[in-house]
Amino acid sequence: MVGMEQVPVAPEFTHPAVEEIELAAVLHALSDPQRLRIVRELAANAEPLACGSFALDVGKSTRTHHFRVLREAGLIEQRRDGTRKLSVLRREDLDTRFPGLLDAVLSA
Amino acid sequence: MVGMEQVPVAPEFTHPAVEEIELAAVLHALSDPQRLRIVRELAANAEPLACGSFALDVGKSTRTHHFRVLREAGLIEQRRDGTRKLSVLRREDLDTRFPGLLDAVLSA
DNA sequence: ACAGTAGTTCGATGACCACCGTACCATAAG
DNA sequence: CTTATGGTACGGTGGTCATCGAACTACTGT
Repeated sequence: MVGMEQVPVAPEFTHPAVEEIELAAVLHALSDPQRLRIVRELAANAEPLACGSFALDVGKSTRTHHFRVLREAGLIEQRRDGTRKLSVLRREDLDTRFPGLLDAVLSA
Repeated sequence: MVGMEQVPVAPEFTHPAVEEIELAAVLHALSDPQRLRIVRELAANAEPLACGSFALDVGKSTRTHHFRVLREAGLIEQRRDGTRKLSVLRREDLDTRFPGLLDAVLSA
């Protein structure tokens, strides 16, 4: 039974609303090499990825830290899946709020 | 006319070459409110502006600091003019290196 | 129940950063 | 030369940040 996990509310985590995403926070989040790598890898894979499936040069706790920064800046959305935590890039939200920004960063 | 500025003219200041401009440095430079204001104001005025002619909430030395960060990140070009120091946005260089990035940030 | 896996929390540390004030330097104007 | 202006250099301060390791939680599968 893996059925009834459909509670759409109960965000569980702090995800800023689209209109609350701040430019400075986004730029700061992207100005770190590890986080930039995460974002790039998420952009390359349309599927949600588990936090642990990234090639990062940092320990577990630091990894958690980076994912939180990305989430609170509004760059990614995180969702629990069993023992893992899946992340997806908030592409549309970002494109809505700051058109062209993500594309420019990704293609750089 | 962006031809030949590699000469003995005493660089005077550290201006990274176009291909040396780093994304992380640019993003970090832009992630500060005061610096973002400077960049926006420079983008609005095509003419070079003196460092002192900006409405910033910080003291002189801090101002100098921000302009150095922007210059070393490759965002602005600075030139002496008498007692003043004029700054211009390196629009073309930025557009060459990271197409669309500056526009996206400015229109945000 | 038990062990394994995935991620979090906590405290600490060293680095960096934004900011200030004062003193200093360089050019321009009287 | 002297003074005023515009900016830099220095030293310091408090705050934030990236990083770690160790202990902890939560879920899975046996």
